[in-house]
This record gives sequence, C-alpha cells and structure tokens, in this order.
Amino acid sequence: MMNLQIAQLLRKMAAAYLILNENRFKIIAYERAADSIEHLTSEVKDLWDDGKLDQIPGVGEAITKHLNDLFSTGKVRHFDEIMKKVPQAIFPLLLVPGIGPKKAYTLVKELKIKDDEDDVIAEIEFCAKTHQIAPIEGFGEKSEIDILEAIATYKKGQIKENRMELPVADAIAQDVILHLKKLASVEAVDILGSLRRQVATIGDIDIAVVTRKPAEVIEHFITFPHQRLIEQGPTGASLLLHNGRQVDLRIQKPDSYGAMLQYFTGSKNHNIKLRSYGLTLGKSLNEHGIKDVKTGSIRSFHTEEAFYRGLGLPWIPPELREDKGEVEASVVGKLPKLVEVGDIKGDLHLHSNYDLKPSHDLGADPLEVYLDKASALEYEYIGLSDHNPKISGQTSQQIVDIMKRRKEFYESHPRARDRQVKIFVMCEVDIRPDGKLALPEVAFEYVDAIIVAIHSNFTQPRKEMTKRVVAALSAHPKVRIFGHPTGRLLTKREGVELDWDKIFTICKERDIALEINAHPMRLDLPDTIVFDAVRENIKLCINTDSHAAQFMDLMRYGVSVARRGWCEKSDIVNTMEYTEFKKWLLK
DNA sequence: GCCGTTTTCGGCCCGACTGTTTTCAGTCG
Repeated sequence: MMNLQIAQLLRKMAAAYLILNENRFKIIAYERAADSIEHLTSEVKDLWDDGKLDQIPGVGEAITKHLNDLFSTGKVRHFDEIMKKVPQAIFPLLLVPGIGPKKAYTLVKELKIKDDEDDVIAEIEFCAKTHQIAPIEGFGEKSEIDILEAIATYKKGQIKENRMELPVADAIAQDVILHLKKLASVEAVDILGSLRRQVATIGDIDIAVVTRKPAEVIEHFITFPHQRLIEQGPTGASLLLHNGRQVDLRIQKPDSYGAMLQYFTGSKNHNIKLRSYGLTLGKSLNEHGIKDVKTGSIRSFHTEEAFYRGLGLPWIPPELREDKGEVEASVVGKLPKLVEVGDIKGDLHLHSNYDLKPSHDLGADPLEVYLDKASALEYEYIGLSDHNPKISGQTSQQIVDIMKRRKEFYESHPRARDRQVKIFVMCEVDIRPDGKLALPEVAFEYVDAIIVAIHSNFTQPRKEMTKRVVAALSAHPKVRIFGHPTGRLLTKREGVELDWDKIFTICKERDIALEINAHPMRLDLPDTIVFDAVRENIKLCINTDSHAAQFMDLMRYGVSVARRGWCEKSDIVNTMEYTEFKKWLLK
C-alpha cells in the first residue's frame, strides 16, 4: 500500500469517526496523520520495515499500532470494526464539493441508499431531480439545486483533480491581476497561497487585494470570465474559471493588510503552528490582526513583517512556511539565510545543437547563443551537458571518436576563450538498468565532468534502483552530479524509489552534488528531499536542463525549490565563483 | 489520538460562507 492510499484510509477513518460523533480532536488527529503521510518523502512501508514509524509527525502510539496491523496482516482489524458501523455508500459522495461526512450520512440514511449501490452519486442526483432531498431536515430547495450543480460539475470532470505546474498557475494569476488592476480602487494586488510559497504544483490560485472599497472590488472581480461563482461575501469571492481552475479573492483594508497576507499565504499547518505559538504569549491570531486574549484589544498590521514582529519574530520567507520547524527556528533566531537567484554563477546542464548522435533530444541552440544568454544572466560559467551518443548502432570506437571531435569542436570554437563566460565540456550520461554508464570508459578523457541520470526503467524496486544508482555514482571520478534524481514528471510520472540514506552516503563519500533540476515539469530533487539532503550536508547544484537558451530563465523555479528545502548559498555548488567551482568540478 | 519552554494530563487555530434555521451546523481553507 502506497502513502496516498494510506492517507486516504486514515481520512476515511476520520470521516467515519465524525459520523459516529467521536471526540473531534481524535478526528483532527487522523486528518493530521493523513496529511503528514501524504507529504512524506519516503514510503511509510519502508519506514515500517526500518522500524522508524515514530519519525512521522502526527503518528503516535495508536496509529502506529494500526499501521503495524496493516503491514503485517494486510488489514486493520480496528478500522474494519469501525467501518461496520457506517454505511459505505457515503464515501463516493465525499468527492462532490459541498458534501462532507455529515451530509453524506444524512442523505444515505434518509434516502435509504444501499451499500451495494453501483453508482451512489447517480442515485443522489436522481433523488435531487425528483425532489426527494428538499423535505429532509437540514436540507431545502436550494440544497437540491446546489447538489445538482455540484454533481454536474463533478461529472463533467470540470473540477481538475490534477494540479497545475507553476508557469501555468503564474499565467492564470497574471490574467486575474491585470483584470483587477483595471479598477482604480485596487491599491495593491498580491499572489498568495501555494503559488506564493512556490509549491511544485498548484491547486487553486489565491489573490489578495488592498482597497478602501471592498464591495466595488468584489463586484469587479466576479466579472472576470468564469463558469461558476462558487461563493461571494463581504470579504472575498471564489470563481471557477472555464479552464476548471478556482481563483479565490480576499479583500482587506490597508491597515490590516499584513495580517491578511500572512493568513492567506499559509500553509495551513504553518498558520496552526504560528497561532499555537501566539497562544503561549496570550495572543490570538486571525486575518485581521493579533488579539490580546486578556484585554480583547486587536492590533492591526500594515505589513507582513510588522505582523511577525508583533509576535516578536523575524519575517519568515513564504517558501519556509510548511511547518517543518521554521516557527521554532524563528523563535530562537536560527532561520536559514536562503539562497537567492542572484547568487547563481552558472548553469551546468545545457543541451547544445552539436550533433553527437545523442541518445535523447538534441538542443536547439549553438554554443554562442548559450554564451550570450549566460552573459545576459551575468553567469561566470556554463556546462555543455549534451546527452551521450547512442550506444545502439554505434561501436565504442565510433562513440569515442565522436566525443573526441566534440571536445575539439568546443575548444577550437571562436568563442572558446570567452572573456566573461567560461565553458565546461560535460556530458549527461544515461545510467543503464544494470548501473553501468552509457559511455565507454575511454571517452571520459574528452569531458571535464559528467552528469549521470536515469532515462529508462523507472519502475525497478527500491533496492535494485538504489544499487543501480550507487553503482553509477561510483563508476568514475568524473561523475560529479546526479541529474534529476527521481526522474519524476509532475502530474505525469512518479519519481523512482530510492533509499536516500544510501544515496546521501555515496554523495558525501565522493563529494557528488545532487541536481535540483529547475524545469517546472521536473523540480527534481523534490523540495522535501532537498530538506533532508541539506541536513546531511549534501551539496546541491541547480540547473535548468535547457534544450534552448531561452529556458535558462527558468532558473528561478529551481532556486525556489532550494529555498523550500532550506538551502543557503553555501549548500549550492554553482554559487561558487569560477576558480573555486572549477576546483570542485575537476577535482 | 497527539503532544510537551505551562503540561505525561489537559489542552488542541480561527474564521468565512451558506442554507436552514430563529441561533446553528456543516463545509472549507
């Protein structure tokens, strides 16, 4: 059973307990454990194998015992007992927006929906159409209409289950911002929520506005083209756009804007932790300001910095706000000084259009275009990391010759002695299924350094995959970077299973850097593993993997991943100036 | 059910919106 399924199981339990009127904190505890497991970097099963379940936040004695049951017998007896007490027909209904456990239970009970009903949602839809729902206590005519609307949206698949990549979310947010800015009473607009925190994929878009005329701004906002107005109130509104994406707007007056920014940026868990901390100081936090619990007086804050200062804390960068220890660190003044885009001195993973009969895509631009772009970005160096030549249909000797000619080409290039931007002749080499590298040993003479990466057989079991990667990382001293380590493609392909402790060990032994691939489809290493790597003092290298020079601008997404992983400048090798970096790369 | 700079017991973030209600429950973020 994978983490997502375990999280779903725990959420089902939370829903069941809610219906059974269990202690509400027990329900919160189950939901918290589910959240925690869903966002884990390693498989719960692997942690269980290693006897490390107690490392999962929110998982205590009781849930550990249930997970023990699950992994040793395939089921949890206690859960099965509880599940017998609630109708199973409620669970499909929880997928319909606006229907939670309580409503689902009432509907199933009152409408006598059987557990073996094939399509519970269709059955409820029929009941709504035939006006069987309005008479139920707690429901009414409007509920019937709302349920039909929600089911229609659900059935059309208009609510996108899959999340957006960052540039897609950025584009939508910019459209909405442009629309809002047409109104003179909009004094400032900010992107908040997960997009501001630069989470790898985005669900909803959250936008905040400062204004002295809230009603006018909200009326204007809902004229943005949409398929459904989800809700509207005096402090905000939510729209479902034609592309299936939701945009939430929140409004605040200038003098309380700081509290609003903080509240609406999240994450939920960061806010919970911050509010708990506030309570220890006798302060209760909300989106309007900080309330003194004793006197009931509320202080408001114009800026977010002032809001945090109101708690005696330094401002916490949005990328850190995931309840990974940032509140505790800020209390003792130990927040990291995060790496910035301006710290980056070079991009080492670039694909040029030099045709070396590569195993994968050739780049689109020649060396000089990359050099010009690097120069514009004020880089000191770049690495040409074309894919290795195909190994099928070519002899080793042919490959060696290609690599030799390529090196000569770059070295004799008119721009080879570029004054500003230095060149490293590198290569991105496939890690073959058996852990061997897809480049003949002799050819290593014609490169400065190697990025190794997985491009095939992504589904090997964890043990085998780990062995494969460790072999590749140990294959040759010129192996310096492990490229897009998990191989994930966001919203499309899961990353590979690796024993990260072992990977970290070999990286440390050989001083190899893990790549943070900045391509918005990859963002690989994932930030959660970057966080673990930083704690183990593993070096990282942020690259764009550009197949055309224009994509070198995507570096900022990689830097965001690094920041979310608590990286300081010193954790990132390509923040080193040229001489120092050269020493590291060619050691 | 979880957790600890106030605690191994006694707390547990906070509020908006909606519909069905005459003061609140459910859902959501």
